[in-house]
Amino acid sequence: MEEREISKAVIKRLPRYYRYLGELMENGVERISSGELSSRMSVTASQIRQDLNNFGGFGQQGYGYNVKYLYEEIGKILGLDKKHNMIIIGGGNLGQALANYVDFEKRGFYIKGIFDVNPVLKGLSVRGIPIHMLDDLESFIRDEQIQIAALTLPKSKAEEMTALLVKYGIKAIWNFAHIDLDVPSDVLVENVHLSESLMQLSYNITRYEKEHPRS
Amino acid sequence: MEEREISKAVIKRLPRYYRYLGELMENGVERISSGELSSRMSVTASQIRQDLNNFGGFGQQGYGYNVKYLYEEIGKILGLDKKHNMIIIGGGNLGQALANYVDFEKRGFYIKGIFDVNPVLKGLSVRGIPIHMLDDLESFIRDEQIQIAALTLPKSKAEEMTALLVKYGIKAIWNFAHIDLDVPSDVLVENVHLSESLMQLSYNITRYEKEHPRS
DNA sequence: TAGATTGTTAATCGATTAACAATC
DNA sequence: TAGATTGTTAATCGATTAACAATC
Repeated sequence: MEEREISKAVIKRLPRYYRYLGELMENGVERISSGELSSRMSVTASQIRQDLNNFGGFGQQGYGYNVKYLYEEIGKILGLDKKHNMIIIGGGNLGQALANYVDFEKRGFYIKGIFDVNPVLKGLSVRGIPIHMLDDLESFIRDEQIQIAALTLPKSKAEEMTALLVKYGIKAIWNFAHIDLDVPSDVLVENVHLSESLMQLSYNITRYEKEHPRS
Repeated sequence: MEEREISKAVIKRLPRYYRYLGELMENGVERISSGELSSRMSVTASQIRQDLNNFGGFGQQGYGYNVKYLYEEIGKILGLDKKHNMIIIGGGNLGQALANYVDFEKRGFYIKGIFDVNPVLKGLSVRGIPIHMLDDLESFIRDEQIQIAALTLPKSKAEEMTALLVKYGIKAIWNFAHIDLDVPSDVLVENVHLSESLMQLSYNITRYEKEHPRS
């Protein structure tokens, strides 16, 4: 069976389709055409159909797409029908912000624990999620079958923590540290580089001001 | 003067170049060739030269690029040589995490205030940054010349806050709410959709497991 | 000068859009 | 059946890579 590689650009758009379909569902919309979705999302209808047909024919000629069905199918493609056990490495504000975000669980991401080096945090918990010290890390990853580690640490500590996580068998790292992690090819990394995002905004502000000088 | 439009893909790479050049500088490296940078960053040398030449010829044949000079020039392109006054809308964990991140100031982003509706937070401050109630928002944006608002609110409140911010003359929104904001064309938006980032990671895990079934 | 490496043009590759036959 | 809209192929557009003359 010939497996065609799906491009990153397509994968990046899937969660947005998923979000819009979820909203349509909440509003009781049962079916939608690529044309209608196109105008709501400001992408071309052609792109929507092209994207979806990477994974299968989810629509029906003359009818369009069943919203609930398409929502669920995209959910499966994204792996949201499976349980993913997560830990958060770093109990600071960002780590706590992630721990407090309840919607992750609705998507199948279960935050099982938070880890920190600061002994002051020992025994505390965030929204019922206990904060552990690093000594427990290895057994916790094994026993709780943790797949994903969210790395919310200063970059100075991120590298050694990554080495540890890899050693303990973590499958995927959601990296918030401002550094490119060095991991073996069987460990997946998704970066959230906040300062780079802010710099992009800054670039756009700068360019806009150049093009529209104030009188 | 013919202004060529710079593609989004290029802009997205600039902060990463900036980060690597900053690290090279810290390590005392004075010059670097596109080839050497290429192998460190895992991008092609051709792409580096092509990207940079969108903005000007920063290098020198037979020599390469002066690290400090290139770092500063990319900083200027990104607008990091200018002061940007920011506020954070939403005093929860995520808002506080941003407020605590001191490196933003090094890049010219000054967080002047945090705004929330919760009266419990009134009068408190985070790292010396005061938390205000919404009544002060209009005058604060005007008097402190706020350009950027970081929106760290639940999506239910994000829309009305956006309308308010636009009305009060904000120039740019750094949006952390899981929603596409509707703003006039002179207001810039940069999105950080955390749950979409996590879904991309989930997709990659799912695909990896399919391609590498455990025996 | 010879060697190195850029800046830039040309070639290739991939992604997006357009078009339309298939079909519900 | 006629109308609507998909799935899919072909055309276009843009971004990346390769190649090399210019030049330090």
